[in-house]
Amino acid sequence: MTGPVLRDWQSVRAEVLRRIHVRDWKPGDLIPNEADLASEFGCARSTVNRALRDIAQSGLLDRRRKAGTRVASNPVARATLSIPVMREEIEGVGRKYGYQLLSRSTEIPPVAESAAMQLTPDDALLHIRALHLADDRPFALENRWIDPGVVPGVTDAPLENISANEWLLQNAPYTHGEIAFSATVAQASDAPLLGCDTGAPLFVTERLTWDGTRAVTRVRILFPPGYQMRTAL
Amino acid sequence: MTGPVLRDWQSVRAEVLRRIHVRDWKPGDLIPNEADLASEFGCARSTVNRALRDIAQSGLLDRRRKAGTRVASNPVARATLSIPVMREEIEGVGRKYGYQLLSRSTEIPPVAESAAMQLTPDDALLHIRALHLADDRPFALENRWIDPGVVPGVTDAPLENISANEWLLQNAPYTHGEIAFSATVAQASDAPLLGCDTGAPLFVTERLTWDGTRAVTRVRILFPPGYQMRTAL
DNA sequence: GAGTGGTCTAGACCACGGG
DNA sequence: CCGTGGTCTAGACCACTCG
Repeated sequence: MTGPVLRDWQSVRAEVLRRIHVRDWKPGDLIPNEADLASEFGCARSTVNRALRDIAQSGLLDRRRKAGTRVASNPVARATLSIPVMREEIEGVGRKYGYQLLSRSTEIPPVAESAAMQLTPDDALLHIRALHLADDRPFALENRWIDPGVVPGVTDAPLENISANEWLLQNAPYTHGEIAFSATVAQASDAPLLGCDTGAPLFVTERLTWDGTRAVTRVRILFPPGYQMRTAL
Repeated sequence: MTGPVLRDWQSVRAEVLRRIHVRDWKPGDLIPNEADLASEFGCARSTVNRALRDIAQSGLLDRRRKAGTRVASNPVARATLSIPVMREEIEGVGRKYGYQLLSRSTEIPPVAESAAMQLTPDDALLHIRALHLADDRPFALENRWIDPGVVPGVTDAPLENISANEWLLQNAPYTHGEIAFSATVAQASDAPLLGCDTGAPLFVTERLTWDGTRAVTRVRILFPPGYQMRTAL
């Protein structure tokens, strides 16, 4: 039962996914090796390799040298979140972006911040609070700490006009970071800015960005009730 | 100024990332084409291609035929979330997993559910409520609707012992899905189950899974205060 | 039209890790 | 040990799209 020749890696991927989907190959099953699939499909092994690597990256296949390729028994769902600059996120859905710098000062941060950024508790950081608006309504409240020792020009940056995120992206290199999502309640100090009641549930993102071993910036962003972060699965 | 020969695609990727990082190539800049980089690095073009494709996938490069490869000016951060089965998420951090089926019945769902799943409002669905425990303490409260027409055997599934998620993964094929994250407050009916106060902020995930054009299941999971979903950036 | 990335191929060597 | 996936190579053709 030789099927049609599959010439490109996306066709191979589709066929493999189809076989998994119709349970030709069930969760936990060992599937044929690359060489066998290549000869069955009538293509080069590297084409099969590309297809299987792609599927494995999505979590549906487990691949190990010598052990072969298996259909994942408990496929770990992987969702890729795109986290654009706030301005693009808002303009991308056809709304008008607004930005408002609330405060900007150099302060000793709370210990929670300096600890997370692995700084000594008496290091002063640039502290920025800003509000992002969509169609003139509050969209997100940003609370950011920046290490001016890591980002030299930041004390002179025109943060009244451009959001710190955008300025940093174009002026401060970084190597990696962490992001966390959670829920909290609106404090009395934040609720009016977000246009909600004290105690309302807020979606929170917290980001910590590093340049090598040095923390660049830590930011906590609050979103008003009703905000959803969505993605395909 | 010929550097050392770079033999594998990961070295090439590292070198390209380094040049971007030190601003040899700045945001918006056009970088040399694959053939030139290949000869500079002393490797095959396909090796350079692999490296640049990988970087582009992370959002740091924009590639277009004929236009060439540019350093992204506003790199969209991409975070890949791994969403394992609840049991593995809990056991993965060394805690004891517990599962408790709260209720299971066939009902007409609220219109919000049937609409999201694109069903007629009078279709009956299997409704499941369950509690996931970590070290005997509430970890997540699951509220799920399943279309038994799409998942035939589900009415007889042993959902007292195995979570619906795990059973579905191994028995119900799906092609794609959507996931959303948000925040809400604990209702009086849910708070005791989650071990928190009414009105406490809860992290929420909502998933909708499809098999082709038919909705398989829709699930809403509430996490108690303090829960964070984390990932590398 | 022509330059650039996207991909395929056939063959080769190698690293890992199961048995 | 030795089978399997991981990768590299040189060459080729093609698709897209900018100018």
